[in-house]
Amino acid sequence: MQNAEVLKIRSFNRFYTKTIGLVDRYYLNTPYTLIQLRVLYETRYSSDCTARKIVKTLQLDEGYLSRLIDSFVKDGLLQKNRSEKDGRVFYISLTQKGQEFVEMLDEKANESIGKLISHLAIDELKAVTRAMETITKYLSTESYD
Amino acid sequence: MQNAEVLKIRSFNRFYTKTIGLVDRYYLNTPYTLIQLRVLYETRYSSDCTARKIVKTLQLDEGYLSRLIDSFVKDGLLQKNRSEKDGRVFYISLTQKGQEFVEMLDEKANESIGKLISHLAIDELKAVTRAMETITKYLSTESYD
DNA sequence: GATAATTACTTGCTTTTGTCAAGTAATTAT
DNA sequence: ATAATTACTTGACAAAAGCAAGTAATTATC
Repeated sequence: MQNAEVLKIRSFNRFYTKTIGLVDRYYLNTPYTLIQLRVLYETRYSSDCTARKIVKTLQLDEGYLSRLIDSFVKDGLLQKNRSEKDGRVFYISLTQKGQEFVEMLDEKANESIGKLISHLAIDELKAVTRAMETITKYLSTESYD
Repeated sequence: MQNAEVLKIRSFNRFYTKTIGLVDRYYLNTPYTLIQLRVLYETRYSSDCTARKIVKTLQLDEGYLSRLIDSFVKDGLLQKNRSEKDGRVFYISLTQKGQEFVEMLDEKANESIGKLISHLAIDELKAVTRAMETITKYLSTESYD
């Protein structure tokens, strides 16, 4: 299975993770780790986010997550609301401050990507996004694990 | 700087890191972390690999690396050879066992990519690698930091 | 409708991972 | 010869992550 195409793809993987790594490192200039930020992002769009859900999607230890959430609560970025229907469950959501923080990160990420493509002409940029669409189309696995 | 193209690229980043993450997690089914494996890979092609070099390229703490290397030596995957010209320097290289381990990993990574593209027709595969070439060409930064 | 099993989350304890700074030995500069 | 630098090591420590027991609420079972 070691043909030239496989090697090309692996080479691209190395290139791209390195390139994105630069972007990440840049905008990750926060007091939080990548995992901590992912926890925040998980709460972003789902209004009914719970620890259980995050544990499943992010595959974290639940004890560890429990403490992560508490520290975000302490920092004023997250809030916990006990469910009225099920007293075991806490709904986790961003506070106003948390919202603003996430938006700021988002802005930084956009800027970072903007920088990466700033030297490109319009048609070159279009070629890049078209190439990305091609890759997405053909490499989409739709539920792998 | 928040135009549609930037958002498309960020969407692709999420997709691709997730896709590659699957691959990585799969073939990383080893007792080692990603960083530890990178240390091994660093020694792979350069016969004159030293701790200093790895510290620079991988940006690790030198004390940490020193211990990582020692644990690999203990596991029989790496060996240290004191330089005859400069007694401070140790050349680090893969043992026979280390070679075999790295080759095994490589094989697994190839298989994993092979699986990912197994459902593609030849011209689809070509389209993917062409798309990757396009992205590489336009997003190459050549020393960013 | 009391008891057992399960679920959601928490807490204590431990290991792993990573950092900082001081320490040693070899080399180079003055 | 002495000082400064370099390559690596070691000890002490902090942060991140994992394991397992524990609590409270809910659901299942007889």
